[in-house]
Amino acid sequence: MPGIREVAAYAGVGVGTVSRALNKTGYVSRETKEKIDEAVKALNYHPNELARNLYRNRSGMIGVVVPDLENPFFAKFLKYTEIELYKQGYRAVVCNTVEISSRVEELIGLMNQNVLDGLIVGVDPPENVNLKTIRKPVVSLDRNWGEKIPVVTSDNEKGGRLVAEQIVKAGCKRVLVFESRPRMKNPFESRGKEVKKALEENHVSIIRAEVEWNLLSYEYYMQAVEKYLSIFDSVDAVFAGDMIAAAALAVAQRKNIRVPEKLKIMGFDGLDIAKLTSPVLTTIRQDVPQMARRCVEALIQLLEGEKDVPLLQVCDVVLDKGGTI
Amino acid sequence: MPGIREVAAYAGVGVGTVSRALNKTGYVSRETKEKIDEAVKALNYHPNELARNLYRNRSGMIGVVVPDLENPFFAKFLKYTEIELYKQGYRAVVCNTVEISSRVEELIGLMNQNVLDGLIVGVDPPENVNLKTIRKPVVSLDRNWGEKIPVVTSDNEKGGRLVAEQIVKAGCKRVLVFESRPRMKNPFESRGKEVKKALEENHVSIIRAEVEWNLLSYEYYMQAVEKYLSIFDSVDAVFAGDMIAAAALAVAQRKNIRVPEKLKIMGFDGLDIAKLTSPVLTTIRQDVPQMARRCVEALIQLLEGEKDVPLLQVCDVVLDKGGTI
DNA sequence: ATGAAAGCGCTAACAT
DNA sequence: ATGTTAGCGCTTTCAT
Repeated sequence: MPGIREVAAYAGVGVGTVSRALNKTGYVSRETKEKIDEAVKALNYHPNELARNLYRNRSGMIGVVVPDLENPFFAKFLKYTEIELYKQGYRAVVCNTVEISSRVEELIGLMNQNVLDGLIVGVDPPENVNLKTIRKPVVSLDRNWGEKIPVVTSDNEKGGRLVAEQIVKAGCKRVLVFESRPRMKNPFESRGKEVKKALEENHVSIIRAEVEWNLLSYEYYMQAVEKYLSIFDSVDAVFAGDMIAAAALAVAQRKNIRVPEKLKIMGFDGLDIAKLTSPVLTTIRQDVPQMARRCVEALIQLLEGEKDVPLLQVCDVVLDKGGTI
Repeated sequence: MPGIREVAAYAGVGVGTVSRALNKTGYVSRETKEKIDEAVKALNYHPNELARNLYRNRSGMIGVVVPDLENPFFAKFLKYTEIELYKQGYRAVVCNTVEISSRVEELIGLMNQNVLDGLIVGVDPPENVNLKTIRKPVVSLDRNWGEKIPVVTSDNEKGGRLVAEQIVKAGCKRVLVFESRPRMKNPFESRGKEVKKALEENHVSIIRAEVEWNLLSYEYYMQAVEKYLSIFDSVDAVFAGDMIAAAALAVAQRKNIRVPEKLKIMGFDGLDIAKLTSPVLTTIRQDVPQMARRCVEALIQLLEGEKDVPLLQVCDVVLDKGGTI
């Protein structure tokens, strides 16, 4: 592979001139420019980005960390994040932690080694990591990574209220709520709180079903739903994330529990995939493309050294009325 | 950020010694090693991978190109590909082309610029690209990228036979087959051929429904299914990829067509997501983790300069019996 | 407008 | 066993 030196030699000019011509920085005469273009074509020259990276001390790579790509929410988030990063001239290096917390630390290490220019995280910070050792920009989706790290989240309060509203309006009295164990006071946990508050005000009783937020597999969902729906067979409504809600619908149908007549189901997320059910899942739709865009925008601002990057951005949610409630 | 020079100075040794000590290459005495470790800790030194990359002329980055991450098949493929790449010490740079064919060319360009060490592609090659200009390893999932590019695929013939077997055994007479327009003689297209051959032998008539393989959205699926199921309302079976099959199930249920009594449905892919239906979708399951592993293994072999990398690897498929046929 | 030369931070060959 | 030095391929002063 030819280098800039070969191009310079072939064109009969100096390397500096070639560099300026190719990067359109500084003055280059018409004819020299042409000779250089010719040389580039003749030698099939491609500038080595690695050398550029070393000089500029940037890689153009952004790490995107999610728990599990088999969860459609995170796949969708990654999709739009990659598109936004591409628009901004960056590439997305993906990492699904699949419960290996050391992988997050590894990614932080890659930032220190200049392999990554920044990080977008959709997972909790590992417990044994000192957030102060992070020297490059980080933006978080829905997770609390500490004071300095900007967070992008949905309007979970509104979402929670909409959920409660639907449940109350439908006349339900005993609701099974699937929830993760509260950990890091993450923003998304507030939707559960909001739901409970509003339901209690309306004298609807709540049964909490605790699920591991980082276990996102189909088997786990089905098993959890089977279990709780057997134990608490007197509930008249279920509230959960879309995937668990869809699992609940499937389980109910297999048990010949009619939805929505005997059991009402509310989801949260608004994933297309959950619309493949029949009846269609009623759910609160998060604006994933917007969340992705805001994450990337905040990160770019940090990369460009802007000072007043918003530390909390809340994206709107809407009710997607289906047939399960 | 301190460099290797600062570390050397702090430890009172030369930079070469520091490099050898840190990389465990060459001899370093106990005490020098200790001094260096101390300096590293004191200065909080992190070796700059960018400089290493330049020297070694490798980035450790592998591009993974898929059409759309919102399609669960590709999300799952990326998940396992990322895990396998990680095990081999590489990072996955993701690209969902979302119908922008120039993005594939861009990724090929990144290989020439040494940003990527190789490529794993799950999309068709762009028409205006000269495959001979590709100078770094490429491995393909289910797509024909030319003579030299190793392909990993499923046993589509077996899958096709299993599908036909189920349909015949169920006594169906008119089958609606959703298929992409054959383009590049891609391996996966052979499953349709196999199905048709076996069905014709058994005097089952076939109606082809042509869908765009690169349109993978929920709306498109539902719309396509609605359309074809309305036009051809006398069919007694449907065969399609899991997502379209699931859409067909949902549409049928909304039309009060009982599945499997009045309409039988066969899927292909074996995605967990399609198991959230009721009845559970009967489908042919591809071994996605194995496909991902084989792609990565083949790529690593190419990167290491091995000569006899298998040009075609066929992964087994199995019938996942559900309740839709 | 252009060439020469000094790095970017590291590795490895060569001395000692 | 360890220090010195010459690159890796590019960008960017600094002269001219």
